[in-house]
Amino acid sequence: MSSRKENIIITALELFANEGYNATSTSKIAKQAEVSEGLIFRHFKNKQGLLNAVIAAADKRLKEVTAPLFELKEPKEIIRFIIEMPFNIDEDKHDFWRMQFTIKWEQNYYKHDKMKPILELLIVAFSQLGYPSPDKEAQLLLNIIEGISTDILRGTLVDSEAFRSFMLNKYEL
Amino acid sequence: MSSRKENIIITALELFANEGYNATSTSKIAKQAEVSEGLIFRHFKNKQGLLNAVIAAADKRLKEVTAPLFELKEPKEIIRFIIEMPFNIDEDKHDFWRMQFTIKWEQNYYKHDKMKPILELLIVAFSQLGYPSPDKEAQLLLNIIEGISTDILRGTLVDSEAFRSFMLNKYEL
DNA sequence: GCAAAAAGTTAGTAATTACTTACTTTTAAG
DNA sequence: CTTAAAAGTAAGTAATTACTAACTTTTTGC
Repeated sequence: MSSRKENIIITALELFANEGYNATSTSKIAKQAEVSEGLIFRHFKNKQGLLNAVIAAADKRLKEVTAPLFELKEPKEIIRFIIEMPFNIDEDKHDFWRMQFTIKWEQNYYKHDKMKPILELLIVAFSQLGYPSPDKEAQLLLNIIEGISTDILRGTLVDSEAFRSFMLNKYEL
Repeated sequence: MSSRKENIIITALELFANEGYNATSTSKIAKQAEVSEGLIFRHFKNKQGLLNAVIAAADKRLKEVTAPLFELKEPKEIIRFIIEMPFNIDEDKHDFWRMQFTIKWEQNYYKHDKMKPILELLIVAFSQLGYPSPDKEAQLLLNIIEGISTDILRGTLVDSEAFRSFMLNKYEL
């Protein structure tokens, strides 16, 4: 992939994440990426095509981040990994994560499928630990993780470290 | 408030909720509300003014919905009320709720303050029940409620009734 | 019943939008 | 080296945007 094409995607990710898809014009993306506006349409056909490319790039990154999770064998390790995920988000990757939520509501973009393998891993983990409703437990934990991620991305989680240990304690980790 | 002014707010709420603020043009609102576009600007000065009015109307409604909560004395009743809230959302009020989330990400509109009285009520409730970290418990439960609301509004919560009793069971209700 | 204020419409405006077309430059393979 | 494809630009386009100004109608207080 050419450096300009990649640059358009990176710039679009940043703008989509912080200002939303509809509020971000193609001319603004072009200016900030320092390319001609026409190049966006040469590479991605239209604005929606650019969004698709941005989402695809983000999905790839999501897979990379969660890859180590699927190497874990111990159920407690799996649960710990998932609980700690939102607390381990790098500051410089906030754009990427924030876009997941911005796009989710602006477009009708369901991350359901993407989370399914993680959900299933959690169900097995809770099952092995003898929880009475492992599927509900898994769903609940993913809900919690999403909520915590939201708070962290918006800076509304006051004492991050205390909440992290509270959560680990909840699941006896 | 004149019927036309109210109609603009109701229509804007519906469109903002389902398509987002930026994707909804004032001409579209005017057409659907069957008023002239100029009337929107007469009443609300500009598009942002209309959004403010829509949010204010939504906040009023939120207060009405949560009012009974502040009459409750028993801590278990308070927790039960809050857990059951997302499951009791009327189908015809989905627009109103969906907008809370759409706007939250599109604008920088924090519902933090609005939830504060509920959070404090929960802290007292968990405290009375002898939970070791009542403030964290309260924060966690609000996170969970937000997640469940999201799932219900998007129709991704499969077995709603089963999850409701699972949640009540979690909190020994 | 009358005058002023409020509520309403119509027909504009300049700016911005996503996108196209016609063109030039760069890259890469034989 | 040649040449064709890919990558890039510049200058447009029609449509849409939020908003306004000038005007008419309706409501309301005295």
